[in-house]
Amino acid sequence: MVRKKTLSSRQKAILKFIRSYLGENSFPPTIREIGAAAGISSTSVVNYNLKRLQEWGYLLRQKDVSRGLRLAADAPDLVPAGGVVRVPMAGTIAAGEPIEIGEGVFDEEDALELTRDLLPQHDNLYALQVRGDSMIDALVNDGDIVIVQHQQEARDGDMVAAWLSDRGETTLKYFYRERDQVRLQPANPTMQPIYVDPAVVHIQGRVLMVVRQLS
Amino acid sequence: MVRKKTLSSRQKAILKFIRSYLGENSFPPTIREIGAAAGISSTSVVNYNLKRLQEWGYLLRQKDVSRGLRLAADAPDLVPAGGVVRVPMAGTIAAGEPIEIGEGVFDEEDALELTRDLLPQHDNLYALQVRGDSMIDALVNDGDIVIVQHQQEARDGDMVAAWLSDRGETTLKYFYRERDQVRLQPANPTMQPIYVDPAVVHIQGRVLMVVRQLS
DNA sequence: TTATACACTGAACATATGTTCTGTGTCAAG
DNA sequence: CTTGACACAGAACATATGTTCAGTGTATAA
Repeated sequence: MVRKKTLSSRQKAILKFIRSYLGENSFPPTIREIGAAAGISSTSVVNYNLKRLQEWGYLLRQKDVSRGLRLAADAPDLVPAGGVVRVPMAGTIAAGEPIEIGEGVFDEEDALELTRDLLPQHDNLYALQVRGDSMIDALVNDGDIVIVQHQQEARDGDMVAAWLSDRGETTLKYFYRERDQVRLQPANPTMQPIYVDPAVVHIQGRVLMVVRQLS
Repeated sequence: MVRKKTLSSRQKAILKFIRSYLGENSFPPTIREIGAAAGISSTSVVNYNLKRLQEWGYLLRQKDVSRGLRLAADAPDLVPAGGVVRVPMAGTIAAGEPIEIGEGVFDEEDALELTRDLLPQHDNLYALQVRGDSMIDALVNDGDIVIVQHQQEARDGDMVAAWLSDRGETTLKYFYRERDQVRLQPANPTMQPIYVDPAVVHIQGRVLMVVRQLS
């Protein structure tokens, strides 16, 4: 993406205003609101500067649409800044029980909202709250939330949520196939991996993110 | 907040559409766009239903403002859904060096955007990326991001980022005053706390959140 | 049977909002 | 000195958008 290096002070003021307006209102300002905030008396000049900012990749506009602008993000696929994805809270995850995920299991009203650029994938996501200390080998604490993408296959290096039927437990570990075994590697580098029979490993999802909210 | 329990199917369709529209466009739809999506031919009926949803606390509207609606969140202070706070990336945090935070130290362009309801506070925040394995006693991994609120005082129970001048290290631990000592309690419950002279503890900030992005 | 509440309809209207037009001023390059 | 690019200004205009109006239909309660 080509970006002009030196923005005028007006252009900086415009971008700053748009960001703060979005934070307060969760929708973008109008041309006139931008003008008022940036000390520009003419809608034509606001339009001119927005056109420049759009050309240089700082924002995106939709023609003939009220409030039809959004800030560009530096994500490779230009996911718009301020766009969020809702990740439904699907319950809890604890060592001694398998995760139950399925249609209708979780309440779409109770969801975690995350800005899209925090996540590499946006489909088939759900959030699980950790119960107990059993996940600390994954550096995941009681009460943490893990964002999981529902899938039943894993690739080497994926952090997975897996149900081990021989042990009767759910675990979060890095997954590697090795010959006729599966190596499950804790995130904590001071801890040893476990080796299990592939038949007992039931992949429930791939972990994309961990969120810990304190106090 | 008083909420009507049973929404009509039209009202559910309206809310669902608004959410998905916000996700795709990062600004809300118009009355007519809602009508088109929900199969309502009359702007008056859309307006009527939005009025009901507003009365029941599902969304907020601004009068005579284009796209002047936003979804309600269940946060105690009714922080609007989709509103985000920008947390500037202020560099890294590693054991062997104090955090350097100050005006202008960090680049406001490089920021983490989080939905406001994830954070109890929204001022004086910055984000630090963890370098090294030294924070695993806080269940924080190399590469994780910690959201810190800049403050130099701590209350018992706060998770703090503290520089210990006698040890020459930065640590993340729960802070407790005890008689003439400070107890710093690791997040990992299987690990022992450390007791230090209050004079060597330099509080750099309170940790509000940890974010781990995988792959 | 009547009254009331709720949901809906199409149309009209008022205002919000974005775009375009015609110009001026400044600065740097030729 | 002239030219061209850039930034700006006020006004006009067109369309987008939200609100209101005068009604209809249905269901329930009295």
